[in-house]
Amino acid sequence: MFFNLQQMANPNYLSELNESQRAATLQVEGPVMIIAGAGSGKTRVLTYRIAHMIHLGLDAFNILALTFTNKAAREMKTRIANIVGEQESKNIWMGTFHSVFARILRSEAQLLGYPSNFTIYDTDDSKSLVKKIVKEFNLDDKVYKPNLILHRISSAKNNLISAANYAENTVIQQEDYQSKKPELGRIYLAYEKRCFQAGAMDFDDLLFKTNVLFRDFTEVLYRYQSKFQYILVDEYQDTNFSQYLILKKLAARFENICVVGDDAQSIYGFRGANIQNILNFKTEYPDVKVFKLEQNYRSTKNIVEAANSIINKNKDRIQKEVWTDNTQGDKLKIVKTLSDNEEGFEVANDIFNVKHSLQKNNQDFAVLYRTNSQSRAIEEALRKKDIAYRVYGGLSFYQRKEIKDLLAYFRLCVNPIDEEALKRVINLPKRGIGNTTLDKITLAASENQTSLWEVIQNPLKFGLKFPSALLGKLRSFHELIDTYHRLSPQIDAFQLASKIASASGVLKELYSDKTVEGTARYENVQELLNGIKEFVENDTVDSIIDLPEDLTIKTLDIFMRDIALLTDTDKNKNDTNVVSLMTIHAAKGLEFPYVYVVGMEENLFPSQMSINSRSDLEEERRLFYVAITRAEERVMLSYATSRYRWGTLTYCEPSRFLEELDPIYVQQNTGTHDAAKSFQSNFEGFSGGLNSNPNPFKSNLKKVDKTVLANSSDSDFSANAAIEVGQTVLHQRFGKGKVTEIDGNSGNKKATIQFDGIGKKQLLLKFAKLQVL
DNA sequence: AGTATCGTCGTTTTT
DNA sequence: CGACGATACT
Repeated sequence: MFFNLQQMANPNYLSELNESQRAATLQVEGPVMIIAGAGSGKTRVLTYRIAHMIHLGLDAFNILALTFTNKAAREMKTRIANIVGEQESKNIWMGTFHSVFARILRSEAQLLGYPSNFTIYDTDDSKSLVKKIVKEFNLDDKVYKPNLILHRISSAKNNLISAANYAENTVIQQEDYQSKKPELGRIYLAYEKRCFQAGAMDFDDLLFKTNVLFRDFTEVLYRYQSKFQYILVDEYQDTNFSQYLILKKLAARFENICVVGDDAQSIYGFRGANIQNILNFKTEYPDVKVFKLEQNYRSTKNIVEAANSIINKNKDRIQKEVWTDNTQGDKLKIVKTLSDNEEGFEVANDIFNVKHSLQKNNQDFAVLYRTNSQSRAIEEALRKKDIAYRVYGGLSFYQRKEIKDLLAYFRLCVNPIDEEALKRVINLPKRGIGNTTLDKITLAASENQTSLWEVIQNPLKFGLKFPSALLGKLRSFHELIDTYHRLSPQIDAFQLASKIASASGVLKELYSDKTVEGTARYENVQELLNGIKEFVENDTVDSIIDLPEDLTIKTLDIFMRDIALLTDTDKNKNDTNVVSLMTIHAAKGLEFPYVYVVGMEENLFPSQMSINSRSDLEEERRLFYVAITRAEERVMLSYATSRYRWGTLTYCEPSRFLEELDPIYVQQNTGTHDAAKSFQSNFEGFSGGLNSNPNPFKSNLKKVDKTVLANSSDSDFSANAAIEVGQTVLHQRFGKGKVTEIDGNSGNKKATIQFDGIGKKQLLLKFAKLQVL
């Protein structure tokens, strides 16, 4: 379009940036570090910077942009497409570290001895494999706990210590010996070998093997160095050593590397993220240009400054001063409750009140917590108030049993040597191939250094004397998988998936289960199949999965490539107007007008595991910083004095973080079951309650916040009681309207009003400021 | 081989 | 509390 060309010739987007944002955008060449405070327009800079590069005439094929989540990648891609057009933007390599390097590994897999359609083991697969190995080694699984072993292997991989290195390293041997786990090296070796034999990589392998690839095949490294002449990395503070080294190698030739991050928001240390990467970037590239984005466009002054008062308690940080031009806003409210259920009640109540008095949507609210298990009490309370919500994270769609079962079939058809997939489905639905049989097969496979699949193909060859009935069963299972395995390159993903679903008997079994859960499971499977259908039919422009350029038929193989890297958050859901419930980790990068942070208690937040080391505690504090800075308008922090944990009642102390907040930005409240109490009507709290509840913190209630008082002015309450259907009324925001309906009982009367030029609104008479005309 | 029941253990946070 | 594994029984 002509208009587009005009826009491209004269990019006006630069005028939408402030000075430091623009400077960072224009600095295209050389190493660049952008330290971006919370809400400072980081994504905007990244997007415009890439758009600008393309305007300058750089080839999109030479740009690599790495993000932290698939969602972030997708959003950025759309935004860039809006500026430079899709023709250009689609050629940019953009995605998470894991997805981008999985893609590269697939095309170079043969060099490492892997099939290009290798499976990606998720955490459950890895855990199950570790358990199996511990068992085979006859070790005590009380000592060799799968989670612990996995964590140990994971950190080894993230620090580029291979199984062989690990096993022969005397320092590590000492360490493991002292922690009474001398066999860890052997387990790691076995784990590594089994993954390889199953044609599988775990999450950490995707990065580890990329490093191996670049280390051992310099011509490959050279090729990708030449391709990715410009590299951009988002959320750099959350990268680990393995990722750091990949970047270092890739960027070595041109050194056009731009990292964006905020050391104050580094919250993935537990996963191996190394905050030193960002702290040391300057030393790494001495001629780096550093830009600081310090103006916050998201939150009120109270929120920004309260957050600053927290993060200033940390020692390890890059000096910067986040500030805002926004209004002062309301103080952060702290609410004390007696139990987790009451906490939920208070939160739901407050949401209800704000929603109706300020005419807000559900999607304006978020409830954030430290651990997923905390969502339950909140959910219950929201349900009682009839407030629509959605829990993010937790059990994702792809982690449900029925979905994993079917996916395991798909995995097996794509890659029959996938051991975890095979184990999962060989007796599902029941085929009379039980554990004893499987154990024998596993033993034979490991004795002969081959896959379970090989053994099943011809048990006799491996000396297994099974009764003929069993042989028949194995034979037909083998044939089932083999048929579809051979069919898989020829037909599209949906056709194949449907065939497998019915031929395997999975669909039938679920269909015959008429319980409520059974129907739900059946529907989930249908949803998965629909998703595959969509994948086949769509143009996949906005697909998360990058398709090979020379694609003629969308096979199941292609669909399965990145499925293990998808999380629930990446799935588009259509219920948009809902309150969001999620962990603080999951909330990173998001923003909401009203934010509730629940469970502000010692041993919960900060977590029990973190209070013994300064660096862990600092990470928790950064997490708290992230939580507060999600909010645009208001923050409510709550804690309970008792809560159920592991089914038993425990007593809790308020979190130290509450005390660390500078009291000028905070106001205390104790929870009561008073429906009128909310962000608006804080002032009720002043007259009541306080004396009876000794306050654990310095309170600063003398100053009365003007905004709060203004909002809670309720001079019109009595007038509203008289409102009737048919009357014409005036609302301060929506203007003139006609009352079409009234329902609810005296205290909670709700009026449906048709406003001129705005449409129908439902208002609670208790809160709406209406004037009868 | 499959199922029912009881005991165990654990909890951060996630690509 | 709830998931999972080991045990014992059909």
